[in-house]
Amino acid sequence: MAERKTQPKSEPTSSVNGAASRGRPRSMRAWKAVLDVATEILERDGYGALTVDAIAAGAGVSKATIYRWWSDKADVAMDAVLAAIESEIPVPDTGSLRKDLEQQLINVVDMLTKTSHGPAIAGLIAEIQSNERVGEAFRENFLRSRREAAFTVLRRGRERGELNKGIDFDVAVDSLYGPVYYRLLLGHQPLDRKFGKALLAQLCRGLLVDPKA
Amino acid sequence: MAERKTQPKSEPTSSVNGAASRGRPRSMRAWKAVLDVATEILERDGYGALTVDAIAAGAGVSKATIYRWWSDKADVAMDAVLAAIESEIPVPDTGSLRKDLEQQLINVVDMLTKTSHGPAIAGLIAEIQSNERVGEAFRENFLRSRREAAFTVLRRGRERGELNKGIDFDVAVDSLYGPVYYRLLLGHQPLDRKFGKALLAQLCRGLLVDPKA
Amino acid sequence: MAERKTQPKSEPTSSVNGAASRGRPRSMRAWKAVLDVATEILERDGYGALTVDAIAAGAGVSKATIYRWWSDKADVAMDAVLAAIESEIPVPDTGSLRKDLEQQLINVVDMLTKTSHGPAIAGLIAEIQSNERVGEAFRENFLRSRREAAFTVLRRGRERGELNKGIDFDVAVDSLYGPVYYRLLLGHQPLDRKFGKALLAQLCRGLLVDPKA
Amino acid sequence: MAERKTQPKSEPTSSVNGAASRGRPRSMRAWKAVLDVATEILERDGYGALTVDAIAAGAGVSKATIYRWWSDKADVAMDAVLAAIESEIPVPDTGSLRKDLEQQLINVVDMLTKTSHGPAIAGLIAEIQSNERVGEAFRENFLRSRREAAFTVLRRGRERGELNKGIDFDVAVDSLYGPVYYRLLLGHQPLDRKFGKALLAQLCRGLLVDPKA
DNA sequence: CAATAAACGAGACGGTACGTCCCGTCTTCAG
DNA sequence: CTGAAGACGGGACGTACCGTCTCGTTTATTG
Repeated sequence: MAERKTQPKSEPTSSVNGAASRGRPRSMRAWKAVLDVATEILERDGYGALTVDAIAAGAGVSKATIYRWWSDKADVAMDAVLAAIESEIPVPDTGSLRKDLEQQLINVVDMLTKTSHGPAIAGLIAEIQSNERVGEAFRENFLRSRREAAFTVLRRGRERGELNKGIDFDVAVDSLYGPVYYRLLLGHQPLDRKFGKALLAQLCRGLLVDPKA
Repeated sequence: MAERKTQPKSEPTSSVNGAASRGRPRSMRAWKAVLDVATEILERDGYGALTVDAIAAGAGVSKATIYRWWSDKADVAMDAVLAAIESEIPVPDTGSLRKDLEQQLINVVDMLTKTSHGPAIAGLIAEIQSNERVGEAFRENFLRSRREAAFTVLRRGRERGELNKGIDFDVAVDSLYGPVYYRLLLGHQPLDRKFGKALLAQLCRGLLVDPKA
Repeated sequence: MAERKTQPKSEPTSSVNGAASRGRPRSMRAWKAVLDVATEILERDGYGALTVDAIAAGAGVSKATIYRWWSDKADVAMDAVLAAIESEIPVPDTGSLRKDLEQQLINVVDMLTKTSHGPAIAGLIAEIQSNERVGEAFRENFLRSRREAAFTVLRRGRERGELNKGIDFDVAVDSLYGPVYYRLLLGHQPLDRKFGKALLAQLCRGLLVDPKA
Repeated sequence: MAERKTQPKSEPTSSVNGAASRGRPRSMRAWKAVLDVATEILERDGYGALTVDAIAAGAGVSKATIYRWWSDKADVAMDAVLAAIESEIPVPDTGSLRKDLEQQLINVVDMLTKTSHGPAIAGLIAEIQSNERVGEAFRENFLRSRREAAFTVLRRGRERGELNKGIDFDVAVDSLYGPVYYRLLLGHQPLDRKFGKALLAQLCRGLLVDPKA
């Protein structure tokens, strides 16, 4: 995504957008081939091996075409990742806040470890550090929807009275996801379901003994 | 650090290591100049602008000299960051676990935001994603001591009976630091003392209402 | 010109050619606009800056239209130059071969220096070196008429007995025009009327002292 | 040549130039390989097919190295041509101006047609039209010495009283070489020894009948 | 006090990828 | 059927860094 130069969202063909749609329409083949090849390279060789020339060659597409629609290789990588993670994020609704959060945490952990998206996403986050545009796009197109899903879960929990008072949702979500990405990026400890569950248990219960007890 | 090729640790002077040490000794001037310039570039222009050529030119040092002592530009950056963060990490000991943890969290947040090390460290973490050696070094030379300090604090708290039972220290430390680095790297929400305190409050108390209450 | 793909010659209107002429007729506006813009770019920025995209954009014409009627940017340039040099080449006829030749030489020099066609023509000649089709067209549409005019002048002179015996007209014409284009293309010495006159004087009289005198 | 960035002339190694000669010395292998490959491409495929990438690939040299020493592909081509035409230009000295000039003209014609340098030189002259730097270099490194040789011949002839009075050497040289390059570049008539001889005959004798006779 | 040997500055080297530019072709829709 | 719009594959351009190398030049220790 990130600064699509002409099209506002994903679909390349559109046609039926209000405007006139003059000139040769964007090639769906090229669009798909680019993302496919990018995804393949990301999964096979990692973000570091992703090259605009390689994408172009592999997709049978000219570099000019890539740069016409994406500003960066990071921009392509973002679209590739987003397309690969089919964007359906099921918001769990088991009736129990605890269970909903656990499910969500497991979903994230699984996506980052059981699929091959983990390194790609880590690569994108790395890119953010030297390319603010990528940060913008990542937050907008990837993070936001995930956070909103978490917000929904928390909101439901609060309405059922399961949540402690005075919890800041932003802080809560960061304390759920933060440690997961911390392990993804730093690699100092394994990232797996066991960790997700232990983390959740601890977050729910709190670290300290209740002073009133 | 990371795989110093000849020298075991930081100091460049050597001389009095067991072996003979013939030939011209390592230049302290060059060593210092490299790290100074690297630090300066990191602080002024960020990790993306850090270039071995730029360091060499700025330090009046040849590239060969840099590569003789550091394996990578990431390696230089690491040493620069470590040298800049004076490695003394005071382990707080107020007698209260809660206060110790808060102090530690504030120390980290301040280091990442009040000094100019934040972007440099973020850049290093980015580098890890495509350079495993950097990861090794980062965990070894930077992370470990911080985590051990946190372990010490937690241990003292447990001995005083302030800590809930069954807390996994690794998970606990990740839940303290993870969210901080998450905000540093993603930039979706501000990273400041206020966040540190809110985070700590939430971690101590837990998210959910006590089922037994 | 050069290989007009559909139209035999310059005029774009067609319509009244024998055939039926179905569909939308060729746009005179487009035809004129292309040549005007090409001429303008050639005169303002030189041959190197001439770009099919620039012509299309400047003329409000599509590239496809340009390529439908011209084979090349060189082809466009040629037409532009030919159109700009109004093709009437007056053949001087003063009654004196010497004066006729001088007038002709001055005409060429003026056209190449006093107007802005010099660089455009130099650019075309440059193009010939890597594009034989341009050479063909240049000789056919530009050179030939000029040479024939010179032939006419020489023929008249010969009939009046002013010309030495055994003069090869082709060689003679090359010795008149060659040095002029040599200076145009190489730029080692100024190209001006003074040069034209000196050249002519020398050619008429010969370099060497008459052995019989 | 054209703007050699460090070395004033051809030889890359030098070593014994007055200055210090610090750093790794220029690679003679690279220097030679570049010019050899460039010459080969020029002779085999012509100037239009000359590509910096192709030279780099063929010579086993990086593009950076080429651009370090030559500003342009035109610059490389120039050096290649100059190196190929071993710069020894024998100045004929037969005792007869007429014969000397004829020899010189034949030398030029042969060089342009019997060897494969003709197209390369034509390509360079084409390049001049859009690259003034090339013009400068061409005049300086190629033209000048040739013209000076012709001047020498003319000067000797004048001293022997073979030359008409009032001959401008610059004009005379242009009238000798101009027509040759005219045919080389325009291709409207064959360029061969026969033409050279006919041209010289005509130049020596003059076009017009002697009015005094 | 010479010989030796390592480290130094300078900077050229082979590579790889970048992002831009232009070419000539194509594909759509409007007149 | 022409024309404007403009996307497309192709391919060269010139730049920027990387990490390695080859010099001549210090600067110690050793014999």
